[in-house]
Amino acid sequence: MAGQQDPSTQGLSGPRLGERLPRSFFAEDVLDVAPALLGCFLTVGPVTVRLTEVEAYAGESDPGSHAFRGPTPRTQVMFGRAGHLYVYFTYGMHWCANVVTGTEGHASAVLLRAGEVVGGERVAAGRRDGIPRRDWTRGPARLATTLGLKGEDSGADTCGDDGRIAFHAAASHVPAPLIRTGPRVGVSGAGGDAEAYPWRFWLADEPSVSAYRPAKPRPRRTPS
DNA sequence: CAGTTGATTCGCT
DNA sequence: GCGAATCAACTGG
Repeated sequence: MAGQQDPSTQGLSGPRLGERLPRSFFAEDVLDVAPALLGCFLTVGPVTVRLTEVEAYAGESDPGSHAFRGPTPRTQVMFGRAGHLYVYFTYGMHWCANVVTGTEGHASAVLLRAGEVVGGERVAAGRRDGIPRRDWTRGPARLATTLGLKGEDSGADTCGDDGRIAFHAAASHVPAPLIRTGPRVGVSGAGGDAEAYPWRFWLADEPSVSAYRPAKPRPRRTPS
């Protein structure tokens, strides 16, 4: 009873507020790591964001994951050590960033979907010239762009000594009721169980996260 | 405000 | 060759 029990540390031996996230933080189950990353900070060079939306990808057994069909040159980093970045290129023009979680060989990762710029605003603004601040980091590709992440950063160790890329724990405790969950976004044919489980996590009442709207196909009127 | 559509390169089959 | 863990512009209300 001497030790004050912090409810936020159930299941994860959490780092203290504001401390750098060690590799052990990422070496847990992806469904534990993903929500625990909300409110945490990611620094890449001069820019720092506070994470407000993430998505879990559960390795080789997850049909929605790039790792589903086994390791390839592109996805190899996912099969490696936790704490490294997996950055991929998509739709012919966008980069998106993940952080690898779990045990080596399991290939699970957390997609970083949205955040809020809290440092290096000058540099961020230069990268997102003419775009409303709210859209700087809303969506995985926008987030990666604002942070300056590209393919060359895939494989970077966020727990390394370099320190150019690093995660830090939230500045204050994130109340569990603020953590919302829902289906993943944009995962086509997400495959059976993956659709049944909410593997997307975000912070309620964050302007950087658009409210989840279930896709409602409107009866399209046929002109003919 | 919200729904639709074109853009454009890479990775894998 | 096809489809993609998306975005920004444009449409109509």
